[in-house]
Amino acid sequence: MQPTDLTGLPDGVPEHLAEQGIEELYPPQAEAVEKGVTDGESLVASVPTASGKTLIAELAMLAAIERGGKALYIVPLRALAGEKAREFEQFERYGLSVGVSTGNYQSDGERLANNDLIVATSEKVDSLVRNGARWVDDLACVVADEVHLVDDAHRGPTLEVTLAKLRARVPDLQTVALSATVGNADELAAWLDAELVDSDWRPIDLRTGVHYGQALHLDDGTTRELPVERGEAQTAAIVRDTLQDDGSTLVFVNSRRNAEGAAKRLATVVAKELTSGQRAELAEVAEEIRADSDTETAETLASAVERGAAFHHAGLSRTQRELVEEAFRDRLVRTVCATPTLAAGVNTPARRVVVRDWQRYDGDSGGMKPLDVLEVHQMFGRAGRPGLDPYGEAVLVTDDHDGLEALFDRYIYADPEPVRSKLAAEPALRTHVLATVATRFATTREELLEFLDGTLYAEQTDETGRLEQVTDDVLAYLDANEFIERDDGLRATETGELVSRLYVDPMSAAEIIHGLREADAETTPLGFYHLVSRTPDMYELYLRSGDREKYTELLYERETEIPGSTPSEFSEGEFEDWLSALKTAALMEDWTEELDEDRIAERYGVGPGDIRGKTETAEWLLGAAERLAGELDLDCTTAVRDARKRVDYGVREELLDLAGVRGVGRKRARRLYRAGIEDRSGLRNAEKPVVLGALRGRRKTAESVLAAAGHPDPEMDDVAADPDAAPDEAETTDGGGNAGGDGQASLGDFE
DNA sequence: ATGTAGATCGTCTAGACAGCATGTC
DNA sequence: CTAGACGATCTACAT
Repeated sequence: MQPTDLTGLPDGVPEHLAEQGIEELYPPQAEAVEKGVTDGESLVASVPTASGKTLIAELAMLAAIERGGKALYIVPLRALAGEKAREFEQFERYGLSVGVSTGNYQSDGERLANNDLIVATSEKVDSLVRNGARWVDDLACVVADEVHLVDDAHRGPTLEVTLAKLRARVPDLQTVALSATVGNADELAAWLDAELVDSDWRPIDLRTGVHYGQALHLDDGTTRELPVERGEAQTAAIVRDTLQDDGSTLVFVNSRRNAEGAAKRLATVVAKELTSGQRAELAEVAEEIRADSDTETAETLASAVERGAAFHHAGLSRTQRELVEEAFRDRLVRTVCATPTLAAGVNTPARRVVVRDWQRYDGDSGGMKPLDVLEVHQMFGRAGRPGLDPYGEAVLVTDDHDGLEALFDRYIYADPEPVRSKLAAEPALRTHVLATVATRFATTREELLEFLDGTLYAEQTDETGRLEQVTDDVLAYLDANEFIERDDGLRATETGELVSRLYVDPMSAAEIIHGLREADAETTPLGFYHLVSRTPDMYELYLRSGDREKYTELLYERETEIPGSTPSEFSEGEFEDWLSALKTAALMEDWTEELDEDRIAERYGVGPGDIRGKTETAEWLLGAAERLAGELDLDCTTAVRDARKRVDYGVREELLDLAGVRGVGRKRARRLYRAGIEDRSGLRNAEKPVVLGALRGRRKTAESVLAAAGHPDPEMDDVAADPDAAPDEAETTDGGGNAGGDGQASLGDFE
């Protein structure tokens, strides 16, 4: 089948596709068309990565738009939302518009309601529905990318419930679910009343195997020599071998430390093969990495990159991750050692993939747990760049003979696990039951159960009554916390409705409300940071050895600043969680005391990416706390707002006003303040030489800052910097604050 | 006394969504 | 119910 055979698409699209070099549809794509994706037919496509899933989705969405409806594309990651939207924008010339909506990014220009094609994360879609987005009723087609993620215990239920809700709300909604190859694609299709395309077809050949001894044992039964030199790791030998064939290698490992360690060692292998031109280009990338952050993580990464290797994990900042991905795609960095961040994220294929570690620590099961077949296959799928490599090769590694056969059985010849719904767990149902009631989607227990009957869980379970039981437990919980009322039917209280719209876990909301009610004149920002940090929506910081004593001491020192009562030291788990939350709160306090990033990273043993992640979450939760405090008319509303703003800007109290000026962050605000400019109006009326001096003579910066502050004449030409206003760098290194510092600053700060 | 291979012990462990209103150095 | 890699420190023994 050729693109020009396609019907039902906007004018010009078939020709456009042909011009893009698509002569013939891939077999799974042709099958999808035959089964009716362009006629509004629902479809589950279970096919390997990089075998043309995106085009199937595009055909479905374009046809739906041509029929006069809207299309929604649901992605699992924010980073993918932008990437997909850029891809879809190629069709804007055929008269349709593309919009993006994620938690941190809302498409500008026309509101979402005016876009024909919307890309969003599953949580954002859920949130939009909760907040009453009208355009949902105009949908003709939803696409769920990576639908096998409904198996994920944490985020899977959201995708599952969102799909069920959209389908229940919009009659005859076309549902296109794209999945990796899984064990039970037929069940997914049955759930979504969809046709099924289940295929192993790949555009380029993928060879898989295991490296053992001096050879690569491949899945087709052949063996290829791949010698390991004395004192050399197997992975190093594989990287060296790939390099001789001018290819790149992606190495998956099970911890951040291993990723960094492996990158360091492999760098010596890659460095031997570099030309001086490549060295120079790599040095530039390394410089950008150092410029982005001066943490130890950044330095380790930069020095590996200089030698053509890199690591990739969630401790890296957004910029660092992108630099690594880009340098790898440009074949500058020839090997990347990564944790699973890279397997699920943006498109970064390599000639060879090595899955070095096939087990990972899992606290719940108390030891190392083998990775799922599906997960390993997803990593394998990163091997081979379509149109660039003749083939891809993905290998596991073992050093004992029994392991060779065991790995073949476990991962090479094995089928992926079936996808199982994780909906019937309290944490998942808490939030979705509340939302369903709050939006009046269900007004009785019966309607609620009827709705839940449309989920994958109901499709899969044999255990009658389980979902009903958990639902009743959840309803009782929500009732006890006054989020819903159960007189005649179900109804959300005003608080309950707000909680649903704020998108926080009801249990977090309950904890926050409880804490806010106990807040008094002694409560400090640290106390509010602790309150949101002990919520289930905050991912806990790991307590390392020595931390237990350290934070126990800190806790008793500052106990009165924290709202709520400290759990008994003898109730092991709870006390531990309390300390862990205190560690997070202390990090937040250091951040708001303007401690430098590298000091924070060192003190808490985290990377720049973690600091960002923590402050982002805290800011979000403090925002929710602020709204809840307002709703309940509590005295601490202003104090919470200040705490939130301080986390947002990363500044002490006296800089809040200045840091609110566009173009002024924590660093610039502090410099201006030191030069005697204390707030926005001070900036507006400031002497230009002083401002210029404080901003280290950066004319452009000074002009835009003055303009943002509302200065009548921001022009900086012919202004000389006032040397007295220039910051003394020696003083800027450390904000002087620490966990035991002057947290008393806002004591008694209530209205 | 000094050097060093090898045993022993202790430490530590993947990822990332959301409200709201606008922009870091 | 369950682990294992890595690095720091210690020990034993040769020189």
